[in-house]
Amino acid sequence: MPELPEVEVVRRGLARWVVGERIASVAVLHPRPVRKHVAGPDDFAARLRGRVITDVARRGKYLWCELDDDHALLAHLGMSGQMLLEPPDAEDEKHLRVRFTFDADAGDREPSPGGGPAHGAAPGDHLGGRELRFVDQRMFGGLSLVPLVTTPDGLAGGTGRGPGGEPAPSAPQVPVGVEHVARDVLDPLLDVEAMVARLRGRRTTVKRAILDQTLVSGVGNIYADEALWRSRLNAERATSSLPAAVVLDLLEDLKVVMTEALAQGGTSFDSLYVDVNGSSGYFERGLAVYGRAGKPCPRCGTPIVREAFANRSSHRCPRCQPDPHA
DNA sequence: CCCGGATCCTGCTGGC
DNA sequence: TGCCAGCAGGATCCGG
Repeated sequence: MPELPEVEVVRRGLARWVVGERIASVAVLHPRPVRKHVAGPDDFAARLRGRVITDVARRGKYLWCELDDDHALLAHLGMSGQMLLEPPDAEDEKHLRVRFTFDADAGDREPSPGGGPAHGAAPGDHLGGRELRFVDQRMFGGLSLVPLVTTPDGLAGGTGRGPGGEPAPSAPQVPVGVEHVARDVLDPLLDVEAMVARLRGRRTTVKRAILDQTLVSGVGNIYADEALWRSRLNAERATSSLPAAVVLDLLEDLKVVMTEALAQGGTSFDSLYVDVNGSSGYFERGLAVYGRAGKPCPRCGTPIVREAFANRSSHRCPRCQPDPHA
């Protein structure tokens, strides 16, 4: 399930390959992934045709291609969304939903006004006639075409850029519909103290709080469980009962676990492929509790337990993360 | 406003 | 072997 690290892997791949490319055609093969584009699939396709992708940015789990007309092609991968670059003659994926093709001669030889793509396209990088495919089995994700706006804090943006993967400056704007999303723990412009205060101000439990994308973005069920384990916190702890230092440590653990996952995802990344099952190398080796019910806690050996949580599940070590109500 | 639960989707798995 | 319930879960909507 794509959470922040998986989405960032996709962002980097897209930034490398499609920045500077001009969209030649858009084929919407299933209407649902474009449902958020209110003007409909035909309008979506028609307005994207001819646009040049100038940058690829991200905030939390939202990903977008900035275009040359102050709009963005906004994407959310949902549970099972993929962005794949494939040769045109590659067989269509079973759940191929939207296909983008690009002009054959765009990008690599036409410098943009600012002196070429600021990021991505290094010498020798060529799209090579490949097309971009949005593949999504369960269609919780989607695409839309929306204007870019500056957010109220005046700095806006999510994590963008960083050709070498270093902490990157934030994008100057976010797409309409993403303004409510908080910065994520990898965002260099994140105000950690303010985030701690907001988290502690909520009258809810700590896992619910870190899954709330308006408080801290990019966190899903997997990394929530992993970070709580690292912080030795039970998911049911009340946020208001946690000292600021504990919440600060939890945010740091989120950053650590996501950074490690990102490093793993980056190594096995070849053609923008992010497995629907999340089965990159990281998931085999790095997870301490998620999906490991009955297996020993890496820290103390106590068997991990799986519990119901908000129509899904939580995983924890019963010894390291004792029930606060017990 | 704030919180929590239901809902959307499809394919896979497991029980009978 | 076939059928169907249950499960996976991010975002959004809605009721309290």
